[in-house]
Amino acid sequence: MNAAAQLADNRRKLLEIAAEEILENGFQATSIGDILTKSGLSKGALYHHFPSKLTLGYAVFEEVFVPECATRWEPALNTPDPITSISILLRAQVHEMTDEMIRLGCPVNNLGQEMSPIDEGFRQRINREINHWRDELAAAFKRGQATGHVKTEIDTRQVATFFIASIEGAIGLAKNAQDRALLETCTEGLINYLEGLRA
Amino acid sequence: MNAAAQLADNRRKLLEIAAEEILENGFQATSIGDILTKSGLSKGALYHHFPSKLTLGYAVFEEVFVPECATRWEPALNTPDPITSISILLRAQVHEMTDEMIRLGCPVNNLGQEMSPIDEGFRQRINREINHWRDELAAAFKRGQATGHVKTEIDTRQVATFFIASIEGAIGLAKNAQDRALLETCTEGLINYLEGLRA
DNA sequence: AGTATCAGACCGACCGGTCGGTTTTCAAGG
DNA sequence: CCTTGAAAACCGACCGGTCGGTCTGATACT
Repeated sequence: MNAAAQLADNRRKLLEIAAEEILENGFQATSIGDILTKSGLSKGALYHHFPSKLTLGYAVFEEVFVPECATRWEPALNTPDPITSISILLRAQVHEMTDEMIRLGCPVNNLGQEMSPIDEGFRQRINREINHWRDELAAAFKRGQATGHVKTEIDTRQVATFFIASIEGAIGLAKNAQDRALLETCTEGLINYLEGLRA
Repeated sequence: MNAAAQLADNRRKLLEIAAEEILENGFQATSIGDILTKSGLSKGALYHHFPSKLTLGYAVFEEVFVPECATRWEPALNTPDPITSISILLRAQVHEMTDEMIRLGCPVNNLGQEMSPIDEGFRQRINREINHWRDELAAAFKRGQATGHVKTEIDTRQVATFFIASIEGAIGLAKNAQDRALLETCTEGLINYLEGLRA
């Protein structure tokens, strides 16, 4: 491996291990020392790539958590019948979630709940991302209205907002209980709600 | 003030200030030193009342957070027409929430999201409390079925679960965005959902 | 030779928790 | 009513350990 590739590789390794630690312990309780031990890299290497723990956290959010979520939801958004495709994806996602994922919850929401009240940098990044989800979802419902699959009288943005809140709430509940059944129950409730929006 | 009252008073003061700090910073990031400074009491006093930070945290949950929530939701549960009374209470609660409360979110859910994956003692306490809410809500819907206000074909426990998930999710979203409108939007979505359950 | 990329010893601040000592309380004995 | 003594309540200096971050070299590539 050439030098440039090795460099990028070390940066990536730090990001991914930091992501694991942050997901497991939260940002504040994540220790730089633990990241170094797990990665086998040195403090010098880390502080060469990232000027502070906070900027490392921002990078983890933008370069690990956000892309993860994006690839997960993309397939359901650009379809003529969003209610059907979202319901299918929802059931599939819940089915594919590992016990570990249920125990740890949604990375983006976890970070938001922990850091939003105490760090404006995190808050803005997370808020921007969630607004992005809202926009994409609302656009999907609007498309469904255009194709005649979704009731025209609904406020698509309100539905999108409620949808995200319900999902994040459901993941949080399942995380507390460490119980997949809770997630399935909430998913069915949410799908019931969506079916009520069908034209 | 007599001695016994002073004693109970100091304990209560520690609990309440600890509750504030935990709500603001999370449990792990809350410093014993800050609690002592704010309360004006000494480390000796604190460790006389609570053997460790962890047991202090448990006490805050059980003696501050849980009763707070209980008194907030009680009025809507023992009524013949739960959909109406819950909707009214929901709108009232959202209206009465201060900006501070929106910024900080739900104490019980915050603690659960932070501590459930890493401390079994917290997890069990929080899970027990949420199950209690579920039971009470489900019973309220069941009562509504008996009085003919709620569709008989719905699964009351599923509805109760979905309801809690949606509310907690909505509070979380509003906390991230620091935006009361988000909470209002989700509340209306939830009320729409509830109205769909009317007999 | 010069520069990017580390390696890790080191730093002060802060953490939760301990412990020896002091004050307060209160019941019992005179 | 007073004295006394032990227990309860409290104080805060102190402890070992961990934290995020800095800095001085060493190494390897260009």
